Amino acid sequence: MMNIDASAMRLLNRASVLRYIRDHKLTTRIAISEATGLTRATVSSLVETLLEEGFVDEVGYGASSGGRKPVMLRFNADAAYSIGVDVQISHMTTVVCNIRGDIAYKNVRRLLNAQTGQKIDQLSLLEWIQTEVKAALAHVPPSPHGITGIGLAVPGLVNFTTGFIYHLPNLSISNWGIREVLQEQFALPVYVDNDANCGAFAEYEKRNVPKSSIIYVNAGIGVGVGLILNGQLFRGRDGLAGEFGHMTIEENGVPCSCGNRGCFEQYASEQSLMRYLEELQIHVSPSAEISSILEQVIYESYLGSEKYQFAFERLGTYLGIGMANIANALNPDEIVLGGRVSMAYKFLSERMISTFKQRAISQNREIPIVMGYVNGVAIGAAGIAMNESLFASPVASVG
Amino acid sequence: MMNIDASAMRLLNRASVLRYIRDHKLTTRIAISEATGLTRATVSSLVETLLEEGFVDEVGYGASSGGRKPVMLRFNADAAYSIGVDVQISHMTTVVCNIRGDIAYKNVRRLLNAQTGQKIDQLSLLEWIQTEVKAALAHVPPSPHGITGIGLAVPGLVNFTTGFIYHLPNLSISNWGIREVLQEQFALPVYVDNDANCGAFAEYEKRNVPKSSIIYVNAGIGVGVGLILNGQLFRGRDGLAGEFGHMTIEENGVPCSCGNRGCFEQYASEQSLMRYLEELQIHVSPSAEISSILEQVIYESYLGSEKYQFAFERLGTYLGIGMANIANALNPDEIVLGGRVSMAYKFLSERMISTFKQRAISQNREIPIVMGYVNGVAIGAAGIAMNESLFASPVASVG
DNA sequence: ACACTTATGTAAATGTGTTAAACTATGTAG
DNA sequence: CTACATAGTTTAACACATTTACATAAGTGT
Repeated sequence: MMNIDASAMRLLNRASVLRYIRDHKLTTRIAISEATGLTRATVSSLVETLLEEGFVDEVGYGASSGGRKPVMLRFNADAAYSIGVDVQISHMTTVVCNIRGDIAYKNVRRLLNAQTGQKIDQLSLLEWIQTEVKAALAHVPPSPHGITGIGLAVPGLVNFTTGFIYHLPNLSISNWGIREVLQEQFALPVYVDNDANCGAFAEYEKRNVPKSSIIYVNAGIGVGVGLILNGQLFRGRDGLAGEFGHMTIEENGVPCSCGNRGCFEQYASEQSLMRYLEELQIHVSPSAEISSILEQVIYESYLGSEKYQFAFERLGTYLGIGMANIANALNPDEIVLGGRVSMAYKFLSERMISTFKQRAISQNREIPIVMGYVNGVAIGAAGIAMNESLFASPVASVG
Repeated sequence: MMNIDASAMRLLNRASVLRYIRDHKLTTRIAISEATGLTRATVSSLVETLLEEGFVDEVGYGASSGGRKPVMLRFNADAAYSIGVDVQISHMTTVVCNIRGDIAYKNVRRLLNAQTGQKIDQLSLLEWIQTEVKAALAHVPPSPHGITGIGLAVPGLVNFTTGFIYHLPNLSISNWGIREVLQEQFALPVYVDNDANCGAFAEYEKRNVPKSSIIYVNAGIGVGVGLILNGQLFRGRDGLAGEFGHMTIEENGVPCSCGNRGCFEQYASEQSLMRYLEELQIHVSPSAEISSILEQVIYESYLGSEKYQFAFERLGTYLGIGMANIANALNPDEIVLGGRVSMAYKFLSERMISTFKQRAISQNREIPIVMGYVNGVAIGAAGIAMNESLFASPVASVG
């Protein structure tokens, strides 16, 4: 509950103007004034500030409608960059993004030893993150504001405010204060968040519908969900919101590692795909590690193998059930399927959507279900860092 | 995306100060200044305004800690009143509340004909609402601001912004623009909202933890859920959020009127209690209408009848499953059980809470589950009207 | 008594958006 | 080509709110 003074007021109005320019390819001071309700004088003043800051460019004149030609204004998406790192079990993706989330540099590195199936340990992971960030920093294009921050997406439980990692189940890492280490080394603000949250943020930014609610279903080894509600990431009491993966969808169903039975995650994850394959008595090479079996099954499905496709249809059915539950619960504007499982979108989407329409209450049946952007999680991590550094409101609870 | 000018700024800071005073029994200008970050001069100025408006009183001097005695300030909860109407199938409750939600007047009227089981029709309902509101208006105590608005809680689908009722399934009412009628007749702002939302709002206001997240599970004939997320009612795309009642908890479970199978509502509502009684071969008088069977079973349970208690235990089990799902989904600060079913709290809470602890992921197991306040829905309806009329932010998205 | 501390009020300075008018650039009509 | 109308931009006076600095009030401790 912070107070507002004159400078906070100007920052808020400046943000209003900047948002408007960002959301319109080309615009004029007059248009901004009409849209925001600010007077033309104020808009001129704020635009001047933004021009000086480099966030906005004047790009020639527009067509006249019977008078002086307007000066066209354009958002300079390249005024600043941020780095996003998406750490997964099998690999990590590092990107450099501009303000709009366009990728200027990208690198993917494998973390899992494909032969031995050996996972990376905590120290080696830190070293790889440091190496990758260094490489990314070397590829940041010159810009007025340079690099504003580093966002780190991890598959597990994090306290976003403190940047402390509680637990990454699939990496066997717990209680890790990685933020301080990176922050000190790179002298940049570092933000650590759950991967599903990052994915959700990226989708929200791309769609760019103010105050909308977007659900990002990150289906991989497990299922995590990122929630954008009324245009804001909802993290819950302990930053734990979105654990829809442990929602019971079958009272006496398959036992789950969380102690419960019939969790969504046991029916709609990469792990559950393995179970379906077993149940269908489909043999998969036991030497290959989990993450590549999915890709193998996708490959087989592309070749037209019906029995593999059948496994994906089961997965799609359960994704549909879970998404219907989520839609009924939150009545969002859109649901996005992300994570490794979304690679099989082609083979599971039909069943997923038909089940969704069958299970959701009638008013929710038309909520669009789409596939997530490639590299969404890494882009979102960069976006969160950008957002916190550049657009974070001076006033708590002011969007 | 509205702009902020000087007067909006003052309103926001005024709201900050008022909230602080409201949330502390007795306080001083200095304490407000330190808590809000506003300078002492500004606080003095804002407090003066609030004194003039009657929202705050000076009540003598506090103890000195080595200097001038501070003037003690107290929130005047009786500076304004609002009316709340809770329309249920069987009865309606009308209350007059002060700003804090204390009841100054209350009246309950039966709507359902106990003999015939005949439900009330739309026109009669309107007439009753008008009669009840008139009676309430006559009982409003004198105050600086008088009556600020009327809140109407209904069991069904509403567009809060327009006040248009889409559908009240258990009253067989659809597409009803009741807001305009009442607004014109009483020349007061009228707000129409879903009953679960009103219940959630009342619980949030009573607990009064800023930015907290509270889930109100309204279990009656059906199950509706009201969501307070980060201190704000979350309504979703179409005002439909909170339909956890139609969350699948059993893939091939009991068919539901929504077209789905295994909906939560089919296992944790008053209706499902009837089914449990049947399954347990417990005979209940077929002439009595639904709403009184619940009360009858509660009565029998109080007498110590184990078989009736067993039915409640089943209900409790499923409430626990559903609440675990909700807790995992949203990681709230608290879960509240409201609605008619909560009358049986004594008989179902133990099983409900143990099931919850068993099903929720470990970090969510300690989330408190409590029983809702009596008359919570009506108080919440009044509270929403009060809030919209007095505290609604001049700037979109500012809490 | 005196110095110090705490609480509150007052007046000038500063910063912001608004309003209204002046200014600039451009197009259209005669 | 000139006069006029239109659209966009800038400037100056003004209103409002917060801050800063100082003054005042009223207690405590030595």
